[in-house]
Amino acid sequence: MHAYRSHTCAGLRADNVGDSVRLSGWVHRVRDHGGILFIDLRDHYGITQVLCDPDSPVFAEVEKVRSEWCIRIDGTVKARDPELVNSKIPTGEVEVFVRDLEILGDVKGDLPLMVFGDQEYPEETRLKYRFLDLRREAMQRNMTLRSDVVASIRKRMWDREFREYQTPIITASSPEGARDFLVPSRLHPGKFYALPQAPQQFKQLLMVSGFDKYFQIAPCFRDEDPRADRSPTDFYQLDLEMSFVEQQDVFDTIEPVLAGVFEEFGGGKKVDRNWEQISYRDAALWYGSDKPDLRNPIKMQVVSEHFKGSGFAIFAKLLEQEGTEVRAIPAPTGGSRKFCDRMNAFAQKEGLPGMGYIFWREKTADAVAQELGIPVKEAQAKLKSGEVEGGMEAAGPLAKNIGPERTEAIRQQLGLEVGDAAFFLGGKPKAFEAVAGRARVVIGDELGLTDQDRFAFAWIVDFPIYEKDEETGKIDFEHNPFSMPQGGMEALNGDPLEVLGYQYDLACNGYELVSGAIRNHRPEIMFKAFEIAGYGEEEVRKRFGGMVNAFTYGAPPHGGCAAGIDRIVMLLAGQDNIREVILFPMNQRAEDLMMDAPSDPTNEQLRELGLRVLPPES
RNA sequence: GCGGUUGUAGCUCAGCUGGUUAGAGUGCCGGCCUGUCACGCCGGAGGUCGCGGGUUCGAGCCCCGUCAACCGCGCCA
Repeated sequence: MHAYRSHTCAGLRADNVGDSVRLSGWVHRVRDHGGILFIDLRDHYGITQVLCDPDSPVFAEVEKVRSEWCIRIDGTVKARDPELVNSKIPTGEVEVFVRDLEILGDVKGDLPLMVFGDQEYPEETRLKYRFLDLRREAMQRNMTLRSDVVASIRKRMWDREFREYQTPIITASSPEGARDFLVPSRLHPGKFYALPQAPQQFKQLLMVSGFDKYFQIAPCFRDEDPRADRSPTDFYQLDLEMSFVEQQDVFDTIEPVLAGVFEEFGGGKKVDRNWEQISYRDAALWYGSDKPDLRNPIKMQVVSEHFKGSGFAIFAKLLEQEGTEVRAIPAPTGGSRKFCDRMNAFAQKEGLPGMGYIFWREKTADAVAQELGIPVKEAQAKLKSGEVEGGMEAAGPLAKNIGPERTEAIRQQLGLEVGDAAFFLGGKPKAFEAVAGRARVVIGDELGLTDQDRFAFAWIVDFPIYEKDEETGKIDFEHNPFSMPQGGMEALNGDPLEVLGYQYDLACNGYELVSGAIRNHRPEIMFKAFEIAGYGEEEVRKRFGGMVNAFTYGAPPHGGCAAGIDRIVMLLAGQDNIREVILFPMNQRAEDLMMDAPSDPTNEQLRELGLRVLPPES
């Protein structure tokens, strides 16, 4: 017999009854009844109930085992009486009577977290004892899902005639993007390698080398502060690049891959097909975000006209300034003062002075009384008898200030009815767009407008190549300096802020899942593009020398994109924190609490590398 | 770097308006229990209330500072 097991803990069924079997696994749960004791034995595959009583030669030893000990047992498979079958587990028709026990690994001291049950634990504990946390069912599920997703992606890419090529992990610093992780060179004291933020330049070089269709499940390293949906230090992308393609070709390639994966692993949730293309400008206006959640049907609109010269002085005055707008967030079914006040408080919490609102309701007796100059009681009677028509009434301080005509015009523009509301934000769009976007999300969630049962995709296209720093007035790349400007060299001779790029993101349920571009493969256009951002030819050659040089030797037009593997799995696993789908993630301060990284180097290591550590600045 | 939330037993949490010896569940240890599957019952151990200072007759609770975790902002070609 095998040293550790004849079956897994999910392997036994009724037709094994009478077999002598050997199982290995972890003690999930012990139920000790004195004269008889039960152990749920768990491995990666499942759980089997094993039992022991004084007839067993090892009863005394079995009584000593505790949760999470790793044990091996030998025993006989017994059928359970019909009323004792546990229908919750696939092995529930049988149990194993223990005749021999071997302790493979016991537990010293107290368990910092329990594998059994669904108790939540602080992340600090979970990360420090990740090996225990990973034993838990939800984590086992997340990680195997991740593995399955990656396998499926690979197969789908191969089926589309892409091949996977490995690119270097130790490479040169590429200073234009996020902060690099630097790696000191021993052979070249004082010089540094860097970990790649993405295989960007390598994959473009592969296109110059004629490989035509490249992909890689590639680790990417960026020294940036983390977020719930952003892993610090390292993360994985499905990186792909293809030659002789236009933007639409890239879309047509990746869409079936991702849609297929979401259909395969999305647990039956609806998956959008024929993904909409929304310009960056429209996305900002409609959704206040370049990664909109389209499960939420709310679309914002410009309503400046209705406030120009109106009785609402704050907006009327504001609109006299250059570059200002008033935008409305329609909130169907949000028509109650309670809800509107709550959203106003939300805006204040987000740092705005507040968020004006109007909501529409059935006309009240109070309003009728005031309108006709009659007592409220009389108005109630007239409403009840139908002598006065009830109809709709606009409520909220804003409505009073701008008057009934303007209020009605707004209602019609937004297509709202009784029971609905609208919120208003004014100023320079850049200043309030992001908050408006977050308010849109909260409104959609609170009013139950956001369809939770769907993966909603859209391409965000036509990103501007440049942006102007509001304070310094300096023009810099807004997105990706390797992108081809729409209109080529000609476009770069005009107003840089008007130049759009062939660059695109894919948004899904409010996350940026993919980012990519048709690349700028023409050195002369590249130099011009960098010149506008203030980088001379020499500097570009210095920073991207390998790639620029390659582009002077017959570079093909090419483009591609990269999809965030961690985020894809996070969405498929129904998680909202990326660390739930990463085996050994760093914490919020980029520390590995389990491995104790980062750590102090030894003096010898520093000497070899020619480095000296400075005391921290105080 | 900034803002918010949190910090009480191994773990998850409660702790009122500042007032006696800081509690519960779970885990752990001991005892009882032959059909449980969140087994049950009895008993026990386990606490620098994150840390430091202050106010007060009296601080887990109020004030100041500080540390840590998470969420967000900045940042993220």
